[in-house]
Amino acid sequence: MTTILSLNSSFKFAVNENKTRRGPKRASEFINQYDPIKQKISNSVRSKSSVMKTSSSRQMENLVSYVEDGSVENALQLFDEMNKRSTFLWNIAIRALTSNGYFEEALDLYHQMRTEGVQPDKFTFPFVIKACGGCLDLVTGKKVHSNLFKFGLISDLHVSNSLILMYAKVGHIGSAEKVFDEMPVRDLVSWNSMINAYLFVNNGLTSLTCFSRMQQSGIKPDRFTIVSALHASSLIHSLPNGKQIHAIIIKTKSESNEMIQTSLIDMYVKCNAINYAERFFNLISPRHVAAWNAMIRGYNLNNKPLESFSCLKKMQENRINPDVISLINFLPSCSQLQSMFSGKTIHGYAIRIGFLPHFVLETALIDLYGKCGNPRLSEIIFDRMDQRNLISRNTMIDALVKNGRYQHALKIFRDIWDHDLKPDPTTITMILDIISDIAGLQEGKRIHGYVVISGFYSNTFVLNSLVYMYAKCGDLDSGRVLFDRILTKDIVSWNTIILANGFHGFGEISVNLFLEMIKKGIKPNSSTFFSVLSACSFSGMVEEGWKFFISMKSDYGIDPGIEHYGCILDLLARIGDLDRAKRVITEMPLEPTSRIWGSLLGASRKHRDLELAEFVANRVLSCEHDNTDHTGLYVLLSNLYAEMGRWEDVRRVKSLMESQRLRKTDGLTFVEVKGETFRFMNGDRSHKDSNLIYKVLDVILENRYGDLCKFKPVDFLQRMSKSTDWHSVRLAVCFGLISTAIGKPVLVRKNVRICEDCHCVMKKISLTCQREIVVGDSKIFHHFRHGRCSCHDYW
DNA sequence: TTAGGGTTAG
Repeated sequence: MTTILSLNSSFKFAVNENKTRRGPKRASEFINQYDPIKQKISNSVRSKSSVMKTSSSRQMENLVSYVEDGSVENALQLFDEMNKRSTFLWNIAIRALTSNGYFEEALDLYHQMRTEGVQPDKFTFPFVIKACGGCLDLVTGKKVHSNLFKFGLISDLHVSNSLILMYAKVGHIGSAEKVFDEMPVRDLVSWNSMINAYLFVNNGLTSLTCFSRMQQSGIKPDRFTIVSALHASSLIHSLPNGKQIHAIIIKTKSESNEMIQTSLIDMYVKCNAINYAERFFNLISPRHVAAWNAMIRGYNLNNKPLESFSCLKKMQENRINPDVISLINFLPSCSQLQSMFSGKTIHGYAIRIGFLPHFVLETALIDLYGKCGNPRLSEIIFDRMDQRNLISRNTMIDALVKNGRYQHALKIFRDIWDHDLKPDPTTITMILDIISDIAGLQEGKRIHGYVVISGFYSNTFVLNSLVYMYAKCGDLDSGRVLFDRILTKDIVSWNTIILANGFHGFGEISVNLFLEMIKKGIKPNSSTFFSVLSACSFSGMVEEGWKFFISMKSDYGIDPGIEHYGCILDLLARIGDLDRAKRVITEMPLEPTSRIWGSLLGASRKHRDLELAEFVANRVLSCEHDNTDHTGLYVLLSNLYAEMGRWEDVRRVKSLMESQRLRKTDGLTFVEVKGETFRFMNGDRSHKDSNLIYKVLDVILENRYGDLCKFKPVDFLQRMSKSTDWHSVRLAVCFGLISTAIGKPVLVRKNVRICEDCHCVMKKISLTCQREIVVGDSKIFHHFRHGRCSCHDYW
């Protein structure tokens, strides 16, 4: 049997295949070909030869039969041709549309029914209400709800059950609860609907509480209840709850139900209990495709992408053909392993089998290519999709953001409104990430305004991103105010505010926040320790840093990762304890990374320890073929050699970089003026005020190596000075100085670390202009005031 | 009138 992974990629056909749009027709295309409303209005002139011409009772039988077979097109065509259409017939036609997902069309038909003066009955409304929920049309939903009084159906059991889910789908859980509470009689479906309603608003806990209430009322759960209760357990990641429901499944002998089997596996994998999922999966016989799919997804959710690969292979060995969901579930494993080849193989397979176009699969492919560093392929797929929802747009934005294509990502964000969509919390957090990187404080404030009016103000995920955005845009105070207002602070809220104070140089505040968090009984995680350790490092708090480093293992059982060792090294390097730093590196249980060597190299450069620099250089250069991106490290090494006047070594490092096709990252600086973000490159002359900017820079650069700058060898200054004169940060700051009110701080953001030369110049500017200059580089924020920097010249 | 395995963000 041929397996997917052995189908050596037919990807090369992908682009052309997409163009020609082969594969099954999308439902929307199909329904557009046959629009019952439009055709009825124009008194259809279509040929009727294909439809059976029979007596009215025969017509009715045929209509029911078409609906039962799912032949919506035939059913509606026949309905159009009927002369006398009773409420019963209208109900059947509306049901045909609603049950097949044509919600808007179902509502159109309902309006047509009313226009023609046909009275709806208790069978009409459940379908109409379901259609309102399906297309999230709260306005029509409310109108229909109020009409129920007129028809005396306000207490009808089935109608009320439909209302519960309709309100939940549009996010109005309060209205759903009100309908449920006011029902004179409730049946099992009422309870199931309410339990399910809470799931639509991601409230697993209340859903489970409702499940308990139902059991206390003496009502026995059925398969619908169990599936919802399992979903609720997975939402709150509660393995104990999930296991209790498993016990009910055993007790009620429901284990053979395929949907229950799949939901049970899904619950276990989402509660990070892949072993339980495997154990149950192995008991299933025969194993159906949904169960295999749940396992494939389960492995990548549990960080076992290789097992996901073998699961797909085993599935095919067991002669189960993967369906489109198998591929969708498998693709994240390809991204996790950065295996573009496997992803392309799946893409090719999907084309061969005819799974494409399929907007969810296309979205998963956009995600794959974005995560594997090929946003161009993501764009090709996105541009050619004929159906795009908010998730596909969010995924495209993410693919662009991950690959530094900020402007393009912002364009897709701004286009969202043109397609009758609204950004959701996911969109907002991603856009705030961009704004954080380009210092777009005013744009960030506009997004903050949108968050307030769009009802996401209680979403902790969004609020955490806003706190981070304010801090990264230099407005730490606003970030702190917002943090204090978060009602349900989670661990990320605390980590963010601790980190933010750290990179602004307020280590003591970070430490106090950490202690406050512990006092409130919140358990720190690995990221919390990274935040507090880096804060200690940036503020030179050696004793505290060591204390936290030891405490993370001894008090909280968290093994230090390489990033924590990096902080400790920075800390030791800062105080010049280079022997101890070297000892930490040689004794740590982890393989040193580029970042670790960089930390030590930076320290040796700072403390003029040439012996240590040589040691690091030899170690780095000896592992030049290990596929790690050492770009930053090579640049550091090259600068070090340059400062020492060892030009031969500078050339050696540069040729090494060339041989590995490594290129120094282009320095970019962003500055926001009057709500608009301006970008400067080194030596940039593209700005309309360039002449003025350079003149101001010339004035500032006079006497540039005065008292504030450290001594440097003359040879180095001669070779290097010209190259730093027009560094982007200086251009951006000069533009900021001439474009903002005298006395106001000037804030800029850089994509790489600030160089020592520019650091000197910034101090000088802050002194001569008597203005605060804030430079956020790729690591920390430098607040320059009165000729001094908050980093105390160590960064 | 109610249900499973489907794509996105720290």
